[in-house]
Amino acid sequence: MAKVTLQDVAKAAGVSIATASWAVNDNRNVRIPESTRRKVRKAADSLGYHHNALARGLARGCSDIIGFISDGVATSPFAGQVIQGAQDEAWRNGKILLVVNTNGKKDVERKTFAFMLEHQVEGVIYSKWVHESITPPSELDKVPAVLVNCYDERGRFPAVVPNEVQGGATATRLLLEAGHRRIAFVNAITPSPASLGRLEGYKAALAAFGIDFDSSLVVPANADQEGGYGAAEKVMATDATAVFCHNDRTALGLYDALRELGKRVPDDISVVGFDNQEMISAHMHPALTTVGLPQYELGVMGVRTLLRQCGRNEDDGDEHVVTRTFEPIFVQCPAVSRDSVKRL
Amino acid sequence: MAKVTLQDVAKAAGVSIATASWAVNDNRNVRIPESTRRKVRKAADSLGYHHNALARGLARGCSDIIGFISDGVATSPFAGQVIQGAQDEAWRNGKILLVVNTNGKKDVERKTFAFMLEHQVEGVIYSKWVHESITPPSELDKVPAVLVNCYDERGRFPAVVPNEVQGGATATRLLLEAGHRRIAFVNAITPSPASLGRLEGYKAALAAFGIDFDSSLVVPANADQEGGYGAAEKVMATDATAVFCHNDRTALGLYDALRELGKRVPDDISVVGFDNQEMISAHMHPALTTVGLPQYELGVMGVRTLLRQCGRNEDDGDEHVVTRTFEPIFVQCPAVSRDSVKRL
DNA sequence: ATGAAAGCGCTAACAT
DNA sequence: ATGTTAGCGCTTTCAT
Repeated sequence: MAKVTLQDVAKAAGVSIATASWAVNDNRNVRIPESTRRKVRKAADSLGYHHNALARGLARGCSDIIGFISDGVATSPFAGQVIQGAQDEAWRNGKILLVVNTNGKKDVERKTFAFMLEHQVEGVIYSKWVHESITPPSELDKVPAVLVNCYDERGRFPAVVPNEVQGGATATRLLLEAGHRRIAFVNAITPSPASLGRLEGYKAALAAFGIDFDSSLVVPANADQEGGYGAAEKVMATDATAVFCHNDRTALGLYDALRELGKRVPDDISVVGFDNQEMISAHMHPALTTVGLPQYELGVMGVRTLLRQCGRNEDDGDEHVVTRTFEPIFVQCPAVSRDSVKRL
Repeated sequence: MAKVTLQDVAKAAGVSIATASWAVNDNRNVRIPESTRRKVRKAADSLGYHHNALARGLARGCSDIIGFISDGVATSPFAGQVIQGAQDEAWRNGKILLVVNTNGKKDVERKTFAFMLEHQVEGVIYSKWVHESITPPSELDKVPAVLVNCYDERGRFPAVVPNEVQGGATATRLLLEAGHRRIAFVNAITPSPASLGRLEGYKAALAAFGIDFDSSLVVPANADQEGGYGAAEKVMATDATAVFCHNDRTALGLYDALRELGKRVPDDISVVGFDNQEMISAHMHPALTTVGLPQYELGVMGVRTLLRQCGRNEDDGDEHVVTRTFEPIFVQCPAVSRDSVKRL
């Protein structure tokens, strides 16, 4: 059961090690007869040969490894999906993903970069748990990199983020199209790409339906269950027939308070959330209509963009003088219709 | 900005490459004066030297990489924590975790093993999303391996699993110690280590308090929200003053039904859950008292066990004739007290 | 079409 | 205490 090397395979197949290498790698640059190719393959199989990625990487100067750094996304429900998307896309390209979760700790992050550089990653994806503007760590300059669910205001790196504006518009339109005209918006109280973007989308959707924006319909709240709970009264104090909540957790809290106020969803008031945290939204009574975050797609686009990045880096030998700036790539947020919206 | 190698460092420091290697690695086997050591370090730092893990791995015959295969755990809330634990523990030992999520697909799993073997992983952790008995894939024989949150009935691999029995007992005792004596148990309808173990723990805790087991208090239900919802009536038909639910989701459903029946938690009836899915339990009204799954610990113990495994494998050169069988390692499930239990 | 041989960057005997 | 050198397993010119 000892290690079987290319050497062994070559010997067994009665060819030179070089030929064996070509055959095993199905190298199209070299024309070797199908017969030889098969002979080698067979030998490899019967010996139970496995490539040694370390040796190959060393010889070729690249590792097939893509680093994925997250600041905690791995432990959030949000997490898994973007990693999954990234992993799948990496896989499709013969790469493997090295995921590390720093929990937002800078020292861990630094060590992570070191580790990844040592392992000769071909590039790294730097992702944040909450969509926000960041100043990228300096280590990012040493290797092809792309930002996911966060962006650099100076545009020094490609970034892939959810399209909050479109998402906010989609959520609002879900209500508009059901016939609602007075739509409250329980928005997060703290400014962020999410709260700003969704508000912008809300306004845009309203405008598209020829409805004037009424700031009294926007009730600020903490973006969690308690915030939603607390916002219920203010919402009911308006004449809104529907509410767009900044996120599902807010909606969940709102549900609770609404119930206590003797109001029923969606009969008395329609609700739509945002995020599509399945764990929550799919199991509420009634199930919550919401807008999803394109997590999986974020991951996919992340590595796709990275790979493109790596490719071009090889072309222009001009080292790291790539001073161009990047526009963020916006990924659509899909509508998820369930039972919390009443058609008027 | 070109690649700087040990060679460069050695030259810059005016020593041989071997000396440089020793200095950089802080090799204790060789006594080299602190002065030389520092000299080399300085050279390395100023040149921006990074180890090349590929080369090192190739030369040393080991990669510092531990594979972590999960069948979907990465996208579940459960997931992150065990991976996090595994990652942290790996890190502490200078190893890095290569996580792959197969989503339970056998073909992906096979490719994953191939990939990991190619990358010369020192061992692999094979984990399941739900605690269950499995027949380990044959590839596991080719490398040191440990099972996490699942086990091989034949005991061919070390396994790390949650202690369901103790967990069930802990949950029950939470109620017992609050003074409850008639305790219903909404258990999962399908047999599994969880349902069987928790039931056993339930009985044991009762017995320890001198209470006879009454099978009419056990109401079977699907282990989800709907199951809990449906079980409410049956529970209220008993004279139980408290319910132990198979998991938090069941408890959540129960809450809903209870509310509709006009019953209040915990005043009319106390509830404890299981799993401590924070997303759910911490945000219920009232917050749910429950028993946690030791996910993080599972991860930690997983790699710790694996590392021990690797160690011994090096000692006995006896290849893979390790026919000993392993007892599962049971990890405690901690009580998480919140507000759903009333003291009688 | 295939073989010989020079590395890739590092480690670890073995010398000195 | 430190330098020499032979690999680790593979890729890839360059010959043949």
